[in-house]
Amino acid sequence: MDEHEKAIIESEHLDEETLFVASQTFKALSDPTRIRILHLLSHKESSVNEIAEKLSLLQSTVSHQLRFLKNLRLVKFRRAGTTLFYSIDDDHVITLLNQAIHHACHD
Amino acid sequence: MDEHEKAIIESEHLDEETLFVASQTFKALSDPTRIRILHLLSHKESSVNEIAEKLSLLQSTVSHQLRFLKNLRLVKFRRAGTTLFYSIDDDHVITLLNQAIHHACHD
DNA sequence: AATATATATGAGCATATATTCATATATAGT
DNA sequence: ACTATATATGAATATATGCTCATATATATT
Repeated sequence: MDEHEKAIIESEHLDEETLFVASQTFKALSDPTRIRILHLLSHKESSVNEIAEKLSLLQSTVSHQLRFLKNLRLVKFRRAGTTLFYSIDDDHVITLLNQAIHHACHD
Repeated sequence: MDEHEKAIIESEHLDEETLFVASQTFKALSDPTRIRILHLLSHKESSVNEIAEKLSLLQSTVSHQLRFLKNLRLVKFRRAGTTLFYSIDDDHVITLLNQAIHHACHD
């Protein structure tokens, strides 16, 4: 962490941009469906249909949530024919998720 | 981290309870107003009115959000006459917040 | 080109959320 | 008891969110 970051965290003022990005990150993790998708992808890349089947969700639901996660650059995909394999694109967010899961286990 | 926690994080299945607690934690951090309040309290305990003034929020808004945070046991308060001084009651959540702020600085 | 499969998208709906206003409650001082 | 100050609360409203359905798009196969 450099001096600039320390300054932001330690100063009492959070600028709009930082506030927005941070809240968006947490918003991505605030929905049980998205947590399940991210948790699954943290184990292995999966196609949209695989995710839908494993988590008992509609294909449309999964696709909508993946779009949400992709807009935030939390996931990425590679194409193989007509199939899209999604995977994690932001390990930091998985770290946050695992910490929260860890914390949740202690309640 | 004990074997049980590892098992939960590493297994592909997240139980309902863990899922709910984790998503609630992130929901608390998903709103810019609550982030500002928690960030302020991470520096020093403050009364409801102090928070409202420093963050340019209505007293009612602050009180509602503090109730939300208190229900999740993220903040606590001590009374001094008619004034209630709120402070952080869950350092782990502040850690998550600071990590996200740190991360946000790099985008 | 026609068909099949995988995924994406838009509209509609029900629910959740954040804020505001008005008012209630609680404590302290006179 | 009355007043002032600090905080909490409930109702109302506007907006955001997540899911579902129907349908569109994209790629591959024949």
